[in-house]
Amino acid sequence: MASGPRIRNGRPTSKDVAQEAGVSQSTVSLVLGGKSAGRVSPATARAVQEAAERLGYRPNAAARNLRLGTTRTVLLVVPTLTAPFFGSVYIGAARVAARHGFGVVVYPPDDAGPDGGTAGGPAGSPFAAAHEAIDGIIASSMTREALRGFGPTPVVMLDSGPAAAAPTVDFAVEDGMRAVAAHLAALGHRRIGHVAVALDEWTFRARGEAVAAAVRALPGGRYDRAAGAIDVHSAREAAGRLLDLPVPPTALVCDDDLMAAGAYKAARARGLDIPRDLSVTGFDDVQVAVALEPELTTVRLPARELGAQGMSALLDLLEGGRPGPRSLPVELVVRASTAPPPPRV
Amino acid sequence: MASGPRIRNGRPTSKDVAQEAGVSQSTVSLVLGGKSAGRVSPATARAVQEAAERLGYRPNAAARNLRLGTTRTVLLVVPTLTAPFFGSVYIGAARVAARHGFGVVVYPPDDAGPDGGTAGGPAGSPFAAAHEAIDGIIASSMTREALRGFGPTPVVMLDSGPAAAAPTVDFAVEDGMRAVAAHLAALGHRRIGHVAVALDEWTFRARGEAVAAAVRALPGGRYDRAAGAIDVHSAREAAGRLLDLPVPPTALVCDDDLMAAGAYKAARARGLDIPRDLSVTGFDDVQVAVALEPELTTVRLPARELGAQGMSALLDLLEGGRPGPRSLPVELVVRASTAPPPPRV
DNA sequence: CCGGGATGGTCATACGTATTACGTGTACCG
DNA sequence: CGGTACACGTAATACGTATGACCATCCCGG
Repeated sequence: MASGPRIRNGRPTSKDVAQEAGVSQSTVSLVLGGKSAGRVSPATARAVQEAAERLGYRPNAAARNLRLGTTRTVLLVVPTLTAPFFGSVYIGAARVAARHGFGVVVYPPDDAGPDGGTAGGPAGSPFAAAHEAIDGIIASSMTREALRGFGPTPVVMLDSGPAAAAPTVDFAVEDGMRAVAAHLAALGHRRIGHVAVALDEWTFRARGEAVAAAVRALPGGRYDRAAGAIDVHSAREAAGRLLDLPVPPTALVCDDDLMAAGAYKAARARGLDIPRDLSVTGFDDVQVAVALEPELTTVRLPARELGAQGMSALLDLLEGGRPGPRSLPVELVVRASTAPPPPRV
Repeated sequence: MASGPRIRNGRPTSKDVAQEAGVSQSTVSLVLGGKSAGRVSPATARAVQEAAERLGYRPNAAARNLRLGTTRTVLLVVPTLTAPFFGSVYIGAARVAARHGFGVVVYPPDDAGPDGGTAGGPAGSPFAAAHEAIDGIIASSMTREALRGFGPTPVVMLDSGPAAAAPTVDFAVEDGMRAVAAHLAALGHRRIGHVAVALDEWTFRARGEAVAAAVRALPGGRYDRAAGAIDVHSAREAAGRLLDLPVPPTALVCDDDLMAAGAYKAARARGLDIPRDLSVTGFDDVQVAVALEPELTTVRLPARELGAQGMSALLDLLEGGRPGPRSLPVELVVRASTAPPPPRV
């Protein structure tokens, strides 16, 4: 029955630290909260610090959150975690968050549902039950209506278009597609096919409209389109439909790097060499772009920056600001998958 | 000054619901907690439900966690989120968790650090400060020592080998490598190179030892090894070193699909056709395996199942059980990147 | 007519923290 | 020497929930 620091549930509390240091709990809280300027003598402060260190004290997050009414945690909603792109978005957001003492939890609605589907959105999911403690939300593209049920929580939307009813951070995807079209046009291409993503999201609509307009504006320009899922096999089918047209395109613009991989396959299956017989472009510049052979000409989206700017806008919002819409520049990365079209026979 | 439901911070509390329903706060808690069997009349229960619905009541997570001393949340630690593999692990874990009313937050130490590095591990990071509220941890490979500072929190380790000081769930990676070696041997290969991951982790050590032993056991078998990072360019260099040996291997076994992509590049740069002149195998079976041309023969790791089993073991642990080590079978997936070696000249 | 289960509900409290308001003693100044 | 400002701490409280201990009826058998 020796005294020793009494530890209840495995973790010491601020009261235990107080007892160990011979002060009151309030003093512990003041010192460890950094509010001890002029209120606590340096000697006492150090004693508290040492006691806390000795006991391995870590403040109880639940109690702190309850007291403060804030969690310093934001939720990042992404359509999936199996796409490396969204991992990068997370990194960008998490770094900015960490710099401000915030944490980021990530929630992929399509992935986490117990039945494998969208599972009714976050509101009804056990996830929400466990993580109601959230100060704000960063919602990535393709999840606009999945946010119902979160109530008045502050939200920033990523890559969802300037018309969204919340502060937004977008990529300048139209610029990217215009750059692709200009690049292909400069090489001499006129018949350009578009392997599009069959989702009704701003970012894909914008890509499609930009490339269609740019191609049609070319003298003799011809735009054809086939849509599919963000998936190698689906893209292969879509690209195949374009290549089997009576007058097939000499270049395929893809909405995603993974779809470009499908286009490669469709081309190879028809005996076409890239880039000699067919030029192909991607979008995103994820790792697969350089894994392909030949390496893919694509549009680099600054995914980390998207997350970082999203977090930064959300911090603005949480502090009562009204962050305006932001647009991030994108960059055409020319590699080996584009070349002049074959001479007409 | 009309009454109406008084709402303080934007969100109603159980007290507000109580007032709205004309009962006490305890009753609200009983009803909404499902503990009203025999204690509350059906009529009252329904009145409470309706009041809660009307006010859009959602229980305050911080208060609940504080009261219960549990968060029904576990932490999944992964080395990175930019690898699709770990996204799948997350999915597996999250589904099992959801089925038991748990949430999963994910923490990639290498990614989240404010300075881009490992940033001193979770203990010192703001992440930890925000998310001390965790009942347990699932730690993926390559993060063993990063867990210091979490104290006595229950931990399950993934793919970290049977010697780990915690319950584990591993892949039978040795089986996978033995299957690869047997497949190549059956095709006639004897000189087999290994493009290895230069990390001192159980999973990679085990892969290396298994393939080395299997190759050396072949009559006339010869094992060569070059190590690099999990990265296309680094793997390309490593594979190049093997292909430039005086007696180069006729097959390259890679520790990772992405490294196989690098091996493809090294081969093409030397005018070697896959699989005619050189066979290549991968590991993991992520999306890039089928994006490559030819499609990659590889070992499929059930990543979702890893997460699911990890979560399930952790749930056991949290309920006081002592889950034994589990090993998950892996599967050789033969595609188009392997063939008999070229005839000796 | 009363003891005593059910039945249906409330009171009070504790979880661990942050903070406001309130003492103390000491030193300094007029 | 009296007052007071200051330096240093502490007591008390509230955040919102869950739950064990209590309490009021009502009904029924003896």
